[in-house]
Amino acid sequence: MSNPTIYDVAKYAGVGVGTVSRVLNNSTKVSPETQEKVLSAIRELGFRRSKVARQLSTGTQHRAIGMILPFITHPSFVERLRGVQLAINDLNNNFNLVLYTVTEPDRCHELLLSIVEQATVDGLIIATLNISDDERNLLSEADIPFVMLSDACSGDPNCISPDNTRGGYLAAQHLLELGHRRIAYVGDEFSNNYSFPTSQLRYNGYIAALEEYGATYRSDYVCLGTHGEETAHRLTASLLALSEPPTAIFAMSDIQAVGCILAIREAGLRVPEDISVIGFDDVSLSRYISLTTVRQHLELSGYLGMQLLSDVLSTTGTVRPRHLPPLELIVRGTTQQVCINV
Amino acid sequence: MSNPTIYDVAKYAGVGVGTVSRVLNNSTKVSPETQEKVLSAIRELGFRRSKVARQLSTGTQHRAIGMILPFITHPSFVERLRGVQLAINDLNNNFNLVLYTVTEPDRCHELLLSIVEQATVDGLIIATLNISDDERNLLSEADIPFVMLSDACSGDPNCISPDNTRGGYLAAQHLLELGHRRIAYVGDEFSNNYSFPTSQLRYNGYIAALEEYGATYRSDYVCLGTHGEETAHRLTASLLALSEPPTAIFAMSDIQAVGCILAIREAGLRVPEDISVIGFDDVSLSRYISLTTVRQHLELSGYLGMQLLSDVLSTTGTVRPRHLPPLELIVRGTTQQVCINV
DNA sequence: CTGTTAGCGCGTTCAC
DNA sequence: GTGAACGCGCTAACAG
Repeated sequence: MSNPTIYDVAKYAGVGVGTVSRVLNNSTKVSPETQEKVLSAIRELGFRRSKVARQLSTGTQHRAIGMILPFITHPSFVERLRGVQLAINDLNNNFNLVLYTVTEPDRCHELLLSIVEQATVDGLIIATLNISDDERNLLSEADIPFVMLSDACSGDPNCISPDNTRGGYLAAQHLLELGHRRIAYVGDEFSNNYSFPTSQLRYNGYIAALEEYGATYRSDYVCLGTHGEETAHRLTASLLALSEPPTAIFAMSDIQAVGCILAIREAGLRVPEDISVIGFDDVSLSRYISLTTVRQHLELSGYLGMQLLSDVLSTTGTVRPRHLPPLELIVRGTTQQVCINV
Repeated sequence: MSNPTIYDVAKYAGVGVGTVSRVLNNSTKVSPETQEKVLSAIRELGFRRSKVARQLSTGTQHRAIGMILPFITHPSFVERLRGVQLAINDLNNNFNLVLYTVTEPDRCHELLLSIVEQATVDGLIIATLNISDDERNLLSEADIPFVMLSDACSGDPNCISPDNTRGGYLAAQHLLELGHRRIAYVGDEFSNNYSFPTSQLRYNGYIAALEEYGATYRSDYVCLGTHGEETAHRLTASLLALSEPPTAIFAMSDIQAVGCILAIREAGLRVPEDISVIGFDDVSLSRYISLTTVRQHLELSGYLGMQLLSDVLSTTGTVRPRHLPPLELIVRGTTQQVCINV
């Protein structure tokens, strides 16, 4: 048999269910002999208490909130997660955080299906992944509120999102103000399987700044690839091989900026003396390597998202919207004035 | 009233519970009028379905495994977490990962209490935190199996642990082989509130290596403080201020090594030309900054721990023990032969 | 000390 | 279409 219940145990041990329950709960009022009988029955049947039945019976209520994030090895997800966890601790409302990672984009759909089907969580925080209208309906029909920590939903009240376009603008503007005109962009492919348009948006800001400052756009300065330090490393190498290489690089994430910097150093050039590099995100790593970047308050976005979800779950009316503070340019050591004789 | 049930809704709407359940599950066989009645009743009462009751009724089974980790901003925890998550995905046995972070050491105890009380998980992975014998008993009486990802439990079959002493030895040995004799140790206080002896163990290995190579031990070369980059930064500054500063530093973690390096650079010295630095852990950051370190397979330890727990939860007999591969010295760019004229 | 029974809240047959 | 009754597995209160 698959899952023995206390009834099975009771029958097997020749006692009542009450007695089984008592030994399970370490009630002292059980004679040693019967205790042993029950215990051995439990052992032989491989009995294990049902969590849900117990919770229902005791009236235990703990709200579970699920957080879905892509299984990309990237510090930004960690920071958001930390923010969520922090909010949960502060809320002190015994929420349980259930973590789901989606290894492949396709699996997100089946995950949502199983979450709805199995009624595993009371609310959902979806980080970075975009979900279709069908999936939104699925969740709302199942009465599972959700907030998104994403980029593609400015204006959506249950989405915490930075202004990526503005961020891209800020980054490029910083380089332009330093006198750079040959500015490259290293980022993710615009259309990826996870379908988040982060790279596209930051690129848009970059383009807008170039135009505004009268810097000419060059398609060979735009390098896109899969996310990660390695790809950025490779792309940067190709940039340096150009007959007229850029004097500055805007990497769409700090991790990619690291790849750029490593490639530049390997080519025997210095940062920022020969080439300036600016990243995006301001993950904790960036402070250690003194990277100039654009801070997007990742941890805070997780915090606010969780707060928002908590409100949705506990209040019946409309909830107070949350807004991220504006993006900040963090100038550290990897950018400097363009060297005129380059 | 606190939590309305379908009975309340049914009464309020003037229908039977079956009908309420039907509209909840989008059954088509409900007349539009009654559907609307029920829906408005739900709205007005602020009704929300009970997760547990639903799960019990539908027979949904998903095992939940909890992971407890200290809320220290440290990449090593993230890597272990990733390993656990990876194992869960591979196991494909619909485990749910519930994340608990303990902000203060004292809160670990109450967390365990509440986990046992509320029957929230089927098993537990406890990272880095040590638990008392009382707490062990608590868990075993509650029939909650657990594995530890820790340092203080070599020999314990349900604990995945690297050989920290050996790691400390390897790190110091590497520096000694490079000719260094003035080797400092920067690490955590030996007795901290979380009571994990990592620092002590790595220090022991360091001492053993010093002795073996005939390097004299100097108490002013041993700098202990709270964990983190900032503290290591400060401690290193004091090391450099010594009349006879060390030629090499062994930092007990990569993050602390980063602090050392920053302090050294700020003092106008170079790494590794003037001072060598070796870390410990080999978190992903270390590759980016080309840090020499000791790899301790953090992600794998999470992976193995989860596998172990899964075995305990599914098999009745004894489970196959898991072992971490031996620690590896990863030589990168922050250590080199001692400069004789220093 | 121990067996019996009534809920816990919801899904799901059944008859109506 | 709809309401009533039963069962999910367990705890707790009640008799004995």
